[in-house]
Amino acid sequence: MANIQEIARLAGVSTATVSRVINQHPYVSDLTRERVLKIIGQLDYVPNYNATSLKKGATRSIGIIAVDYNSLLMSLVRSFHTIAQQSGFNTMLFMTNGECSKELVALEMLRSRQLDALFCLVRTNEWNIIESYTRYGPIVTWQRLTSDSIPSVFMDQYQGYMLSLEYLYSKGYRKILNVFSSKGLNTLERIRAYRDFIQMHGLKDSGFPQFHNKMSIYDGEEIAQWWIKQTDKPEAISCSTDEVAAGILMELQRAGFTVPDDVGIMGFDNTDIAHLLDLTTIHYPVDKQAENAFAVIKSMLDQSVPKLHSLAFNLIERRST
Amino acid sequence: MANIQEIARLAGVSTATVSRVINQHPYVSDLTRERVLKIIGQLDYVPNYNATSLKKGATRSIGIIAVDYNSLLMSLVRSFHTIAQQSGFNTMLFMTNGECSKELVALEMLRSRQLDALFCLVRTNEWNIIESYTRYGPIVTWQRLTSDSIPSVFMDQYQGYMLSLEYLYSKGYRKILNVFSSKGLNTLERIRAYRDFIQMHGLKDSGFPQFHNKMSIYDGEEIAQWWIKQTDKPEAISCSTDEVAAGILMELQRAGFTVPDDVGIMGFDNTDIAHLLDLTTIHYPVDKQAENAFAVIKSMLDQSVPKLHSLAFNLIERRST
DNA sequence: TTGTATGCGTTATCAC
DNA sequence: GTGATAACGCATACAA
Repeated sequence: MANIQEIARLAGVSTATVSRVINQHPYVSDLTRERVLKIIGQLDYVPNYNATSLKKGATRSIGIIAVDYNSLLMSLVRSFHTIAQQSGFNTMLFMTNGECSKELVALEMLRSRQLDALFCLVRTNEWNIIESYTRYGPIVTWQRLTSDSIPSVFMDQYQGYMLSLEYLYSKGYRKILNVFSSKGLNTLERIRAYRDFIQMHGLKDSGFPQFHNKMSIYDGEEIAQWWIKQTDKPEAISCSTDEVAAGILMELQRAGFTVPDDVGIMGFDNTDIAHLLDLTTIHYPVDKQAENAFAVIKSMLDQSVPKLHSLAFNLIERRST
Repeated sequence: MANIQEIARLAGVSTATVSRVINQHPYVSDLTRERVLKIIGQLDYVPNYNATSLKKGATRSIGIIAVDYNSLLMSLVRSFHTIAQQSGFNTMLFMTNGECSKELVALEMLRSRQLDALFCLVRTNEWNIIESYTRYGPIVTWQRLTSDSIPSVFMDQYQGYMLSLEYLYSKGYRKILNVFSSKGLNTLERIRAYRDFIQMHGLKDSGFPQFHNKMSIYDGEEIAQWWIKQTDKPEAISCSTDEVAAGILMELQRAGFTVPDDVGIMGFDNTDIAHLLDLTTIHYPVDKQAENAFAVIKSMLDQSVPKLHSLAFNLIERRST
């Protein structure tokens, strides 16, 4: 494979000049530039990126960490990739599948300078582990987290969940079942929203069990089975994700129930499946969150001040409520 | 950041010895090894991977190219990642979203030695473009392709589609509508399977229009609308993907029709959504395909002979037929 | 506007 | 067993 020296030799210039041409430096005469570019073209030469990275001390690539995929996360990934690309950064996606070791692969790549930064959508390892890697480069998360070494671009789920609950209330639902996802600060905020909600409207607590750690279609199916067995049934179910809502809806329909006549169902995230099944849900601007994440990383990389979007939730009314 | 020289200095040895320790070479006395490892630990030292890659002329990382995500592709990605990791290779995922430029990012990374090889699940650029990059490293695809520079781990869709059609026939369906996906060799094989199928059973061609390039939920919804309008309706619909089948099913149910009483629907791929909606579908071993892909790449990288799995289709009967 | 020389952090080939 | 030292391919400070 051709290298910069060969180009220099063939073009009858020094490697420094070739390098200048490649990096679009000023102060190269048009004539020599032409000549160098011609040889580069002829030899199909590309700079060895490993050498460049070594020399520059940066790779201009950013890792994105997720546990698994779903349409919401993929929108985030897509937006982040696009905005990063515009600033000349590549992204690489790490799907940890919930395995700590897979997440550590990404973390270690940051440590060994293969990555300049990390955007951690959903973590697997404990925060203190991840935090210990911030000394090797910027790490920004999408999850709710209060840390001074790991900035977060989360959106306050309290507001979003309250929006959902208030809407259900306005439609006349009173006995509401909450389905929460993984135990994190987001969930705590949603719980707080529910507490405030029943207090504000002078409702008494439903006495329904707490569903936690439910986020998949399969979880939804289980919850539907629970619902079917109850004598004192919830009038509406406010779900952690559209997937859970989808699972509930389909399982209930299979069992002969009708939505929203028998029970109202609210999704969350406004993903494709919510559209497919006509689920009322909560939309929020993940694209802006992705852009904010990149802005924060960029600013940490070149110690500037980030310019951020402000963010808001939105209710999408469909036919499940 | 600490480098190998600093470690050498502090341990009172040469960089060569440190390198030997790091790379687990034999012929290092236990005593010096201890001493070096201790300093490495103290300074939290990691080799700069860019330097290693530069020196070795390889990065031990492989790119995976996909257009978008769905559960089928993600199973492939997951399996490939896992098997690659076991051999000490990292993977990076490129979601092209159908944009040629995004795919070129991956291709160019191969060219500039950031990647040792590529696993192209679904291409975006023309094959001849992709083919021109094979001189920079192994490229293996999951799509059906006959090329001597790009090996493929596809499965013969003729068999799979025939399995679907024969099953429908056995259930008594005769007037079958085909929904095909993007115009590729896979689709051609499915078309061929259908031709052979009607001929084998002495059926006459349905005269239904050809649906091509249909692969999403939304496409399915459109097809459902078409179905509703027909007077001479297909008795069954054999779909290109589970997503299409899902779109059709839900749209028909919204319009008051019943599946499988009014029409039978077959999915393809056996993804999560097929489970969710109880779709009869065709399963096939993507995990084995991923392992084959890696085996081929590995063998091209160290010019050995790959050991491959043999592969077969499987029908999953559910309630949509 | 161009060239020389040096260093980025490793690995590997010698020699000892 | 261990240590010099020469690459790997590029970018840049300094000279000219």
